[in-house]
Amino acid sequence: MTIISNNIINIYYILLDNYGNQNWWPVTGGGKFEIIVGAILCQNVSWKNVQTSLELLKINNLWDYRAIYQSNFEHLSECIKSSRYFNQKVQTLKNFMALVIEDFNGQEEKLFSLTLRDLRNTLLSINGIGPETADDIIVYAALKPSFIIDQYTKRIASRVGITPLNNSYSEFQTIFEKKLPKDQKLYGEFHALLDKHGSNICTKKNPLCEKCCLQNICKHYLVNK
DNA sequence: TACCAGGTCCTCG
DNA sequence: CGAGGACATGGT
Repeated sequence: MTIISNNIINIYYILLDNYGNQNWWPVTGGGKFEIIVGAILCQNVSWKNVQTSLELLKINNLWDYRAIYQSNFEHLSECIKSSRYFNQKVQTLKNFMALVIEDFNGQEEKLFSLTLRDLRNTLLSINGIGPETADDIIVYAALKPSFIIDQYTKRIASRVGITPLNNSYSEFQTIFEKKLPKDQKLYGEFHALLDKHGSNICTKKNPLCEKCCLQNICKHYLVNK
């Protein structure tokens, strides 16, 4: 029986070696505002659908906190329709903008200057923002380290043999954070790499194990070989 | 046709 | 708490 390496940092280096830097966010120079809107809209939908929405928001002058805060519900939902669950997401966007405008005087930097724990709790108190969206915003907009767990991360980590798939978000997050230096750039890049690998190679059905760069440390591969 | 893509909330036991 | 349903577009 081969000894399985659960060294999480090794996975990071292998993926980085294989795919190079992903440079996820910011994407089109829309700054932190764009990252926040993108993080909310891309909940359980492909990034392509989100891009359509972002373009429509720009064209319709709904491209800053106050504009969305004051926008008409129907108008806003027409713009973001391609991002699925648009009724819920309109409300989530408005909830977020209301927090920035009403509680932080419209200044995002005031929100982002909270301590990591206070920021995370504040974000989680917004209806429509769960742990993953909160951590997306914390890492890519607030530039603080809070490891992001998504379906790809769970799938890859469980197949490699780190921890069972049905563990909770916080259990996965604790394991990753314990094994990694608290480095925002590392967290952001690692998450993007896991996403790349999860969507291209370590797919839900019929993963392309023959082409996988994690073969040597993956329990799923070694056991089925 | 069916399934999936960078989740979250609500309800119920 | 943890499981299960609702939400409800666009691409293959």
